[in-house]
Amino acid sequence: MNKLAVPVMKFSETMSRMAFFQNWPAEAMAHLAAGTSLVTIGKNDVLASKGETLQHLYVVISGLIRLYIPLGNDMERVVALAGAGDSLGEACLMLDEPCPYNAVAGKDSHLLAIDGHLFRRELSRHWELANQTIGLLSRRLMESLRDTEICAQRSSVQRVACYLMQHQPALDAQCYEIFLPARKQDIAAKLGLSQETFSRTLGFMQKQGLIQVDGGRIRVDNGQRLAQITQREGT
Amino acid sequence: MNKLAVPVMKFSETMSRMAFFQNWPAEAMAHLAAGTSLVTIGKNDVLASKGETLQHLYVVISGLIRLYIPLGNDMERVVALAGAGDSLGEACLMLDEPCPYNAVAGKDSHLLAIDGHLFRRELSRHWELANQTIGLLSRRLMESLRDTEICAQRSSVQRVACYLMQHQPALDAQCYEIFLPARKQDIAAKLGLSQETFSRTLGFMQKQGLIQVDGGRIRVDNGQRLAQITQREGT
DNA sequence: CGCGACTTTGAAGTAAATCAATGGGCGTGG
DNA sequence: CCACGCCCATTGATTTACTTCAAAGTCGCG
Repeated sequence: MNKLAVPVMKFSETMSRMAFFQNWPAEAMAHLAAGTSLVTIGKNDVLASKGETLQHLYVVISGLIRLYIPLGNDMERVVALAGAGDSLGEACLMLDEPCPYNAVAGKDSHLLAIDGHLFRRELSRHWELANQTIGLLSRRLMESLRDTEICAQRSSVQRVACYLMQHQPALDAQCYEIFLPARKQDIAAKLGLSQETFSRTLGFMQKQGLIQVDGGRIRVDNGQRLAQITQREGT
Repeated sequence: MNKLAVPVMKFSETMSRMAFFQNWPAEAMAHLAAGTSLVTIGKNDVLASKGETLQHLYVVISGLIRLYIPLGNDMERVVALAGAGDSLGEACLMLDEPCPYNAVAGKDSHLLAIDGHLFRRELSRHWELANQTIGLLSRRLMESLRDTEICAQRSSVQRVACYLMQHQPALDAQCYEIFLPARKQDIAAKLGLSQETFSRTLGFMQKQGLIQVDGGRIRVDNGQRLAQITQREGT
């Protein structure tokens, strides 16, 4: 199953139902819909490769796209996991620069592919669209900085603790549940760890009574001690 | 010497001379100048701290600002080094989110502090300004991704090689010179290395005949072999 | 039931962090 | 002008935590 694009005339309805397009000017939506196609790709299919120039802004309808930087020996560093409602490719599209990551499907996925030139044209036409995009890019940048903060932690326990803390729903929540959005090995690659180390670290934290792990579900029992770990040194 | 802000009425001239403000609409500039002050800080003075809410968009006139994420044991991870003409704080300003990094002066520095609310107002008034900002944020994001690519490399030699390659002036340049924009220990912190490892790595690469190091000046002799290193595994 | 994909667990190797001390450059002040 | 002190860079020895290699175990699914 390879990349399969189906150009369709009427995406206005589909698009307007998505949270991603809320608050977009109706007129812009109408123009964009004309240059938008539906892309269907199967698990492990390649959506985009590092170095190529993107022609479209992609918005994930369903499935999961893994964005990663390939490293020498068949390893990868995951930079983002785009699920339903997430977009990808904005930055390099705006700059006409080569794509900085590989994008492959982690599951069978459906995406909208919005024509890049068209999008940029609408961007300069519509006040609100530009502002939304500024917000989007800002959020991406902050996210990226948070990720580098995680990976900057030297111990694996700190990295995982950092990761878990970023998913706490409220600032003061002491107990909460997380469902890993992808395979453990992808999460590990996002944290800059090998899957083995990630597995061991989760096991260790479980033994310490910090968390409970059950497959892709992680229960955080003690948010406070978690927070301490990230600020401390040592194990 | 601590943070010292001098509000001045007429920055229009100063600002319009800076490359950063080229192509900004004159009307916006006029409005912004009214809400802009000059900030003078000495080496090692704190401009902003992680977690605080920024009120201004800063533009470096002269000097050097080190942006870093503090890690537990008195270590830091440098995320950017802002020199003359660089701005900082856009993203968290746009989102009204806490600043994700510490900002301290690496040298005695002068900056413009543009009022955040004012900037945002002008942003929504001016087509071109919004577009420029989108470009700015996009560049930042790409930069950030390049940085995570560097730090994702497992060996120190690969990390340094990556860093050197990003500073090659032309795509095909085999020989070129780099002047490190800050202390070696700050560069090391940007690469996710200890200063000791960075020093050793530079020494090693020099012995290999890849580069010549002379203080903060680095001459790359063989860009091709450098490129190979980043894609290979092992030492 | 059995296969494939993913995860867990174990044992060994290695590269980078850490600790410690020396050396060089520069500005300050005698 | 030299001497001192400070900051930064270098070099060496040790430790440690992560990767790597290998194998077994789990889960879901055809």
